[in-house]
Amino acid sequence: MPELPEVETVMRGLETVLTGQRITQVTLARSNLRFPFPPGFAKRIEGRLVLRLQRRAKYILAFLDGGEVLILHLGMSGRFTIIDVRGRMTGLGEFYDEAATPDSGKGPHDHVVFTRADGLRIVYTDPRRFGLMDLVAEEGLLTHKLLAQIGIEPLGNEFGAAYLAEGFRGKKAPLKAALLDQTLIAGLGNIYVCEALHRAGLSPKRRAGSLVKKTSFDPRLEELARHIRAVLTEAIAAGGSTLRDFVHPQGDKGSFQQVFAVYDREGEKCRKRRCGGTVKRIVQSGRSTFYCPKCQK
DNA sequence: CGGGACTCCTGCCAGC
DNA sequence: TGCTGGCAGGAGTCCC
Repeated sequence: MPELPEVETVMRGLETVLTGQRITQVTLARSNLRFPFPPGFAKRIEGRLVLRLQRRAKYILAFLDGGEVLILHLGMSGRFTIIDVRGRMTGLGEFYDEAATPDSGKGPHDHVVFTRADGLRIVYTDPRRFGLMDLVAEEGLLTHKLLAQIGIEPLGNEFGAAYLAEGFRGKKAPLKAALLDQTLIAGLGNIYVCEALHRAGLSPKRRAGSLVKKTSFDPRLEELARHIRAVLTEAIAAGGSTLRDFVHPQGDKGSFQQVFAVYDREGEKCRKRRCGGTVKRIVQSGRSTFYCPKCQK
């Protein structure tokens, strides 16, 4: 579910309640999420100070003072809820819904509760349990099974048309699949790939390698790289309003509603000026792709 | 090896 | 209203 911008937003929210704080208690409601919790998970975190948080791809990393790093992944349906000492709740994540089952820490899908020294609780809720948590020594972080193969960050300095060209060279996979490949680019998911391809005017069905020549590449890769950055940056900025809601819970709840140009808009008119096409939904490697056949070639 | 199908799990919604 | 089938934003694993 959450892609890079949502994970970034959740990470920033967690930063405000975890950085510089000591976790005194970790409670597990079950022995696994997607994978089993590592041996001694709760005890190894209890008593530790959280030094800093960082996002890598769709993972959230919490560096602890004992030299270990807590690895969090939200999967498709993971979210956090902050419950302060007075019992006031604040949701972290796009899918937080106050009207839904309160994440008291005792709900059927409340799997992990982190309790701070002052009693504030951070509850992890995940109905589908595609999320995961792991705890590893900081030295082993880069070689960790889940992180070792991850590609570069699309908002980092190395990312650009030249990088895409090298990654796409010789690739027969469709653009859509190539962009979703986490070993090439870290953190892109189904929605933002659809949106970036639409903005760039590139068909999701086109073979990735078709944009790369022997000694040069199609200039539209520049456009693609630019739009990938733009769509992610805008989404993070929109998430930032969620973050303000986090600080001031009375803030406008609808302010973080994303507006997508093609995603989930099958049958609607293409939003590009003077296009006049109709958004189509197709299935690529088992996932929905939304695009405009008229302006995406 | 690259690429695609399958898989985990639950909630939700459209259609009957 | 209640049931059923299909679908969901991730990603590891298996197989060709």
